[in-house]
Amino acid sequence: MPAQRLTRDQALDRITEVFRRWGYDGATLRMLSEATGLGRASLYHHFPGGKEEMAHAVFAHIGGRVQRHVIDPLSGAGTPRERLERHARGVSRVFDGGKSNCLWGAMVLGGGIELFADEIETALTAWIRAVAAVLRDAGVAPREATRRAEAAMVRVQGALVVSRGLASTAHFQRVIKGLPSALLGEV
Amino acid sequence: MPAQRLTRDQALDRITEVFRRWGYDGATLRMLSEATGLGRASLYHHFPGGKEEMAHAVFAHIGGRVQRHVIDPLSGAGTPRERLERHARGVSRVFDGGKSNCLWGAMVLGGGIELFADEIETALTAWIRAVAAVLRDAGVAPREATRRAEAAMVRVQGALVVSRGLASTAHFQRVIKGLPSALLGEV
DNA sequence: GTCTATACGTGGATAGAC
DNA sequence: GTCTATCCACGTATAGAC
Repeated sequence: MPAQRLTRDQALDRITEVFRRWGYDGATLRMLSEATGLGRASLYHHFPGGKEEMAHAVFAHIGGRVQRHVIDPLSGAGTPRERLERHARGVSRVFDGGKSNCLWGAMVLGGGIELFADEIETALTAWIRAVAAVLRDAGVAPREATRRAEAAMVRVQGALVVSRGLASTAHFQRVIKGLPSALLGEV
Repeated sequence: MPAQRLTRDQALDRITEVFRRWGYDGATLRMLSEATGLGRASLYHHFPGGKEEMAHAVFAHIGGRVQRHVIDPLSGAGTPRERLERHARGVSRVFDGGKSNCLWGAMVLGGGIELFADEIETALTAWIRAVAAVLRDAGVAPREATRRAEAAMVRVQGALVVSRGLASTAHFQRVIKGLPSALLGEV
């Protein structure tokens, strides 16, 4: 939609990056304008609700990516372990090997938790549920499956924060590597 | 220093809460003024460098609290397990049972990572080192001790993000409860 | 569908009276 | 040491030409 240069999806990619990097409060229309190559006024043409609408659109946009790379791999063919390994690779990819923040985390701690609490909660819950389902397939009791899936989410989110705080993606990489085993209770 | 009403330490307590809750970008002088009961101009009397200087002061302020509640308990008397349990209680206290954000996390994801990268890295590292030292006392090999201490930090940070995102402190509580055992490798 | 121009509030910051 | 008044840049948002 934005110019001939960028499709709406491409523009949302750029917008997403800005929100991920700067959080809701930190992101400005200037940044969003530069990132997309659209004037500020043009942004309002595509997103009449302004910054808030852009953020909502970004949640939907991200939702698709997460579905493809994180959730779908869990329900394909293969043993639970194989599916979890595909999943782990997808998680790594979604966060660019630990170089990119989590949009949800950025929103949680970077303003916008009030505006987007529902979207964040829904997204986190869907992810956790999908992981727990695979663990049940692997014979893990339901409560324990949910508990482990939540623990995995905790570790992924924490790894992203610590990787940023210590300026090294090593912590993220380590968590990703151990994800399938940890979920399967092999530690 | 601020009025007869608040000591400097009390004022910094309030200022700290604002930065923890809103991050650096999200915190405004208005909020800081209301939180302390000082006019905006008065804030500049105490912190001539403005918002940035306040944030630096908050790092120092928090450093003291962390030392008292998180680090010191690690080096007191008792078995490693007892010390880690005191430590875990201190961690819980510092984050108000999971109700309060981590200042460092808020800065990492809420703007200010550029301005305060060094302070954040130093603080995280000191915490990790102190925990690793106790594990070495418990007979854990140095590398493994550091690895576990880092993993614990990852879990604490992640638990705070997830607790906020899912609007429940349960995840934080669970991590705190399992902290000593996880560090001692009993899982 | 994009632009320039602009409005208006807020954010950070300062001057100077008290 | 605190206040009122004020400054200026930037933030979000809109009007209207092209």
